[in-house]
Amino acid sequence: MSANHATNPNRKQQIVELSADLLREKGFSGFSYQDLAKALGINKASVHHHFAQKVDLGLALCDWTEQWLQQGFDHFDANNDSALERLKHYLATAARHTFNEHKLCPVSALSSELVRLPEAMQQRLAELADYELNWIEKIISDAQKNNELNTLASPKEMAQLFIHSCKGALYYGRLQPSVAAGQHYFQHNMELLLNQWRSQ
Amino acid sequence: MSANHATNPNRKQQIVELSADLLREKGFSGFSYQDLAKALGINKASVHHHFAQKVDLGLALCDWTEQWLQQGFDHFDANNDSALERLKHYLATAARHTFNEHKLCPVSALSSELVRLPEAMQQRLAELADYELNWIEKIISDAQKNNELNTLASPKEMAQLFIHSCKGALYYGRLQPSVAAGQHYFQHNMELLLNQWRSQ
DNA sequence: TCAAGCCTGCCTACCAGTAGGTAGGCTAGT
DNA sequence: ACTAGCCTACCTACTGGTAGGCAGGCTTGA
Repeated sequence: MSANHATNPNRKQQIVELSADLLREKGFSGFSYQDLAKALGINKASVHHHFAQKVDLGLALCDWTEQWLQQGFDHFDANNDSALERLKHYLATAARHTFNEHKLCPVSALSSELVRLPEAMQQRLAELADYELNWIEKIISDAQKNNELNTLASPKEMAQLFIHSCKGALYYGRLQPSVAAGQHYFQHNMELLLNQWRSQ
Repeated sequence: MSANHATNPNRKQQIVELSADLLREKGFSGFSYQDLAKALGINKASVHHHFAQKVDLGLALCDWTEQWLQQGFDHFDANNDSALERLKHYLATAARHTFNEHKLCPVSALSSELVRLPEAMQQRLAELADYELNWIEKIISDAQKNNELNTLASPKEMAQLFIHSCKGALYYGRLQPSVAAGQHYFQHNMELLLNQWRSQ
């Protein structure tokens, strides 16, 4: 077996996972097949063998993102925490992801270059955003039922406000002069929002 | 004077303004010197003559953005509207800009590709974000003084929440299946936020 | 008044590097 | 024998950027 012909049956998955990292670090147009090939020690054409066009890889990344979200949500739902605690877990994870791992949420990363994305990906992205929103909505609905949050607005409305604030705070937190400042900025802002929504 | 040597003393400004359009449509890495040259009917090297490196153009775009914000704010402040009305003017302009003209706010456009931006631009961008935030803060402070908004949080805190929600709602509005749906999504969400803040 | 020198705007022609993508062939395991 | 994985070698288009030159207006000094 010659060294440069070692096969790898998991290559496809490997490519997707590496792409997912790069997507969250630099955006979809921020990495190339060359980058992938170099990092994996294979040829650019070999990447094309697995994903003929970049849009194919992009759609695979959408699938990956859906699974990634699902796993995250399942994890938050697993412990029998209160709804509010689950929401806070979500926020803590987002903060860690952003400020410690220096990654964007894949949904945000794709949204930010929406107009430059192939049509098929735009479609999938809207579904992903909806998927995330629905989970938040469900949590907020639970929180209202348990009297953890007030009912000044519907769960759907509050979920939208929540996610806008969250993603916005992450963006603006990244602009802060230091990681610590960004983290504090984010935490403070989200606490503020939740405090306004707490049942008194 | 030969036809292909017609000079244009306003070229530099022209380049900046065209770039500003392209920035808001496709992001900073979404347009090239070639694009600019083609649109202006000049040579790529001529663009380099005015802005030797792209970072120079980028910094000029930051300056442009500051002026653009300033002019907008001055305009909102000019009429003697109430603070709340000025805030709503801001929102209406943002909505028009996003959903009718299909443009991003330049601050958002740059923020979304923060990590890929030259250091100098990141610095300037943080200043721009702060500049925008400060205007909102001032308006909210006025609104509180006039008893148009409640005082559950400080003007700065509310300004941050406001801008996160606004930019977030614009991003998610863009994902809606139609322009009209996006517009409605945005309006509905921002009304909701302001209603929660209204003095009763 | 007229010429020299300079500046601005613009040009052609080029560079190295990278983008996404393709054709065709080798190899190892089933 | 077939296929999955990977290769070399190539393509076109485009990226930001550079070298060097030309036209014409402005300024300055003889």
